Amino acid sequence: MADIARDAGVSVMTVSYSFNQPERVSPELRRLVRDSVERLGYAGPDPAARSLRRGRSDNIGVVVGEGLGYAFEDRQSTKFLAGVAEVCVEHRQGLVMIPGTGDATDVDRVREAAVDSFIVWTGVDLTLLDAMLSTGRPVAVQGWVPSRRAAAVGSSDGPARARRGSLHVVGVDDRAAARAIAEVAFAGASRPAVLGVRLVPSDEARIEIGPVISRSSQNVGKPRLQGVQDYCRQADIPWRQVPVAFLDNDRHEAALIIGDLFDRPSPPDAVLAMTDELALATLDVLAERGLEVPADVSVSGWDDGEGAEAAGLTTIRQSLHEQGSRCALLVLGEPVDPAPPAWTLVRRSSTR
Amino acid sequence: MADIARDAGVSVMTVSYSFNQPERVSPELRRLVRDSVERLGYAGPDPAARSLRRGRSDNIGVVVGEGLGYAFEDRQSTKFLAGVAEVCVEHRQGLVMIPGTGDATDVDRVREAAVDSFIVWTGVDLTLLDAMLSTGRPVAVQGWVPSRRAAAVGSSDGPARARRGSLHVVGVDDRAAARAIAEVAFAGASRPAVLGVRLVPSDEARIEIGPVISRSSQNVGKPRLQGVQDYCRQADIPWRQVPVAFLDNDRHEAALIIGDLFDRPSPPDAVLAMTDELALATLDVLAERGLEVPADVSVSGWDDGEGAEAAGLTTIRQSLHEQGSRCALLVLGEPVDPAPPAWTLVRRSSTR
DNA sequence: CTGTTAGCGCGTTCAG
DNA sequence: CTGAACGCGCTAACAG
Repeated sequence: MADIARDAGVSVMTVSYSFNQPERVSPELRRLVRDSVERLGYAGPDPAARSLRRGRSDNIGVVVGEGLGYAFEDRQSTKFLAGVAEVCVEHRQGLVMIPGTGDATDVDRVREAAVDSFIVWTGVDLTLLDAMLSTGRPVAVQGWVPSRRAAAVGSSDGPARARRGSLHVVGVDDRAAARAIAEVAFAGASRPAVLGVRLVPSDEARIEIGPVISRSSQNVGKPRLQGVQDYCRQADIPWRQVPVAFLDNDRHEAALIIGDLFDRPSPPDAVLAMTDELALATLDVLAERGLEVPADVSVSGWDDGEGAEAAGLTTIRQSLHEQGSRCALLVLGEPVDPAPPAWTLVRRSSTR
Repeated sequence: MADIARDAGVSVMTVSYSFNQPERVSPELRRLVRDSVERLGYAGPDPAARSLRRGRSDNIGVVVGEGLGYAFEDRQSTKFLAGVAEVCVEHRQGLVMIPGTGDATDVDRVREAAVDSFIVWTGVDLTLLDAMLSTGRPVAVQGWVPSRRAAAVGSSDGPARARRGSLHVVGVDDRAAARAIAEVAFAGASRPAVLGVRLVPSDEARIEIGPVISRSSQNVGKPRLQGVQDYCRQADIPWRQVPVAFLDNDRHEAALIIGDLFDRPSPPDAVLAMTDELALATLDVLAERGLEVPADVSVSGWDDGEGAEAAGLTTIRQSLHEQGSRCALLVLGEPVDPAPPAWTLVRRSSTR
């Protein structure tokens, strides 16, 4: 830029102004500057220097927990990202993808990202969240937060863990939604069952009967399980007898365990799955055994993702697009609709 | 960082080294530094200052021509991005999404992006490409380049347009692929037709008979049309009688024009579509009219995208994931397989 | 409307 | 192995 200034015979600031506040510079000088810029092939203010000086980068970082490949392949994920992207474009913000691989290098990537704020899409642990907050930048998390401890913003356990960034959590009221779908899925059922996703990779897929929810490591699942429990209590279904399976969210893998569930002495006559994938796995198992849906067994899913409509699945729909936009607005400090994001119970033919 | 140094009683450089080359600092000092870092809640070297000093940002920018929403919703696009992302993670590079909205602000966004290189996914015009190259950073374009002029790297039309970045183009041999699929799609046909995508929005969707390819504005389509023409020549099909329609890539919109095509005196008995979407539109039209595929009319698509398999569409498949990775490797200066990306002819039931 | 001054936070250099 | 000086390229704040 100094070169331009010299070449055009003006001060450096005049050049800077011609880029950033052209109206402050007289037309003649502006032309002079533009000519020099063209002649010397100057590509405009260096973004790094500008960020350093301005103290901001006009970039929003999106931390994706399960690897970038997943982020781009998964339907839910791309909807969320599209929502974020929309706001980014409107507010002239760049969008920086920050992959979470699950190992210790994640913290480095977060620290090294030249962004003004973070949006967390999925699967982030407490360490990583700490790393983000400790940069003093705003953070918005979709869905849920690893533990109650982290949710207590401002509370610090010693100066070492001073969290200076603001933390926003964006997500639907899972508990209420679970209560609502349980009401539909379990209507008229006498032997309901629940299918959850296991999150801790070291765990074995397993079936528990009437688990104590507070001890569950299922962060996403917890409020949902509570919602189901709420309904059971209200409908006089003894929770202690409800089998809950924690499975991999994979249609084929899950089908095996679900088969076990139906091999038990009193097979379920209603299955509430925490994901569409698990619900579809259930439908596979039932079709194979010649059981009618919903006559013999009613089934519900969650997400209203791909294939849910075709399978006639009763499910919960939430606008991830909206939540993406909301996260972006929050970290930008823009006002957002104070009401929590909406969910809808989509009733189809898989329930009575 | 100066604060840390003061607090720890060491020089600033000792702190810097503890972050970047810990082995250069004695263990005791390293501990001292770490303690101060913890105590003061220092979040590590500022990324902007680091980029400025180092002269690189360790970020790859991906320019997405059709808006970010599209980038995340479109299947092809997400595969490509996943390929880019894979390499980014391996090489500790950040991934910055740069949306192209089609207006003049695109150039600004490109100039303002703190990235070391650009990857262009789709729909970029010459101006934008110029903007990228003029930053002196490497650029990799998927598919094709707006014009021959731009492809001539290093050639400059005056200092004003000095292009200093290297330009890589990654794409399959469209012409060869087109020749191959024409052979299958047009086998035994006497009245073949071609469906292309119109790219210039101002154009009307239209049907031309045996168009002069060199005059076509269809950059993507050109090599493909040439490939079809190659086959026609070889199979003694008079190109001058082949109808070529340029349509919007939209199943419903396109169906109308395709209907027109079949209303002509001599309706096609083979349709080669440049996208699966257009092929599916053709199938819709044929189903409506009670025509058998492939008995009455054979149909081929392009991309092997969503729905192609279900529809039994003969089509061309290319690994966009691979091409994404390849683009990333190219801009990073890593060696790549010198053979051009592979394509496959997928034969299904829509052709004879 | 334009020029001057004074750093932004870091890493490279070179001398201890 | 450590420290001191310098400047990366730009812009906020002020003066003229």
